[in-house]
Amino acid sequence: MSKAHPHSPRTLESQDSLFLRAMSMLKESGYKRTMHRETLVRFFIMNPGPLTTEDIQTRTDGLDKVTIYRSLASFESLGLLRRIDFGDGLLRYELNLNDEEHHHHVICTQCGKVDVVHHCEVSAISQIETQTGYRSIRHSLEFFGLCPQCQ
Amino acid sequence: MSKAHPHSPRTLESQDSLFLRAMSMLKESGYKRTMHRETLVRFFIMNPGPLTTEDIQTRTDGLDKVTIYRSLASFESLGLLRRIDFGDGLLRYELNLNDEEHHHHVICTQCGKVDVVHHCEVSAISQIETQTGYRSIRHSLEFFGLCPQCQ
DNA sequence: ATGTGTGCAAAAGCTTTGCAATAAA
DNA sequence: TTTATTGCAAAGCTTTTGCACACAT
Repeated sequence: MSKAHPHSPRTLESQDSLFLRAMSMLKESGYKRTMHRETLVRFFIMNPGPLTTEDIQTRTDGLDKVTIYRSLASFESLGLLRRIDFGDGLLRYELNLNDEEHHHHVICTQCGKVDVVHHCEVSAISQIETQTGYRSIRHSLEFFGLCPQCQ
Repeated sequence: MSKAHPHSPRTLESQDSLFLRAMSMLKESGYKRTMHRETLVRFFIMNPGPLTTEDIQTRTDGLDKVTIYRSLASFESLGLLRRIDFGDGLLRYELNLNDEEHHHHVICTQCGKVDVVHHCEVSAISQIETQTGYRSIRHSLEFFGLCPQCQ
């Protein structure tokens, strides 16, 4: 159901520098460097695109789900990962290092394939259609912030 | 946690016509007209904005949750309601009759207040800030459609 | 009468929490 | 040695399913 789609390949060089950057983020924030965390970071670097805990568990050597959940939550609070919601009740995470530009996704409602959308404009749906080949596109757009009373 | 915010009041006249429209949608699709369904439709008409099953159950006379889930699913498939996802793992529904214009929401990350956003452009965030008073706005934008292979 | 709708109980997911054992600094 | 991390089991939540009974047409 949840198929990770390699958006764009990374060079070995960029893989290394991303990994080093992630490790120093962990260190700076007082997190310990463990084998599992290294595995997870490497996995996200090798697999661009939003990943579920299921994706991760089956495609790494059987890391415990609880460890995955807890690590991803930590990574998210560090800004190393960002959480992505497809509205299907599954948590998904994607690498969020500085050079990963802001983007969104098109999700196939039938096969679950995921592609990247670089536009941040809903009005560009026809462009998305020509560029990605997806059809019958609908979108979900919600904003989150602090209301006047909570500021 | 989930506070329904009356977006804009409805006139009694529009309430009636919405109700009649909803009833005929049910009839045309072969659904039976039951007391519970009337209650639910009325509730959505009286309470604009995305509602959770919890909202509905506590604020109607103790309708069974299962009945609510099943009715809302039917209503959604009819196009009478649309499903809205705030990414918190709760189902939310909102009236989706023709005269309800396309819109999105700003959700307060602290108190859960919900307001309407009429812009469909992410670039208009500064406008949203001035018009709604919300600050530190982030957004979630995902597209759904059929990929080339699934068409 | 016929088939849909409803409620209760139970099951099914996914995610979180508790706690003792383990590993990093 | 001191504190964070991990794994197992169990709990928590929301949503879905099964089934007998009730209701609409």
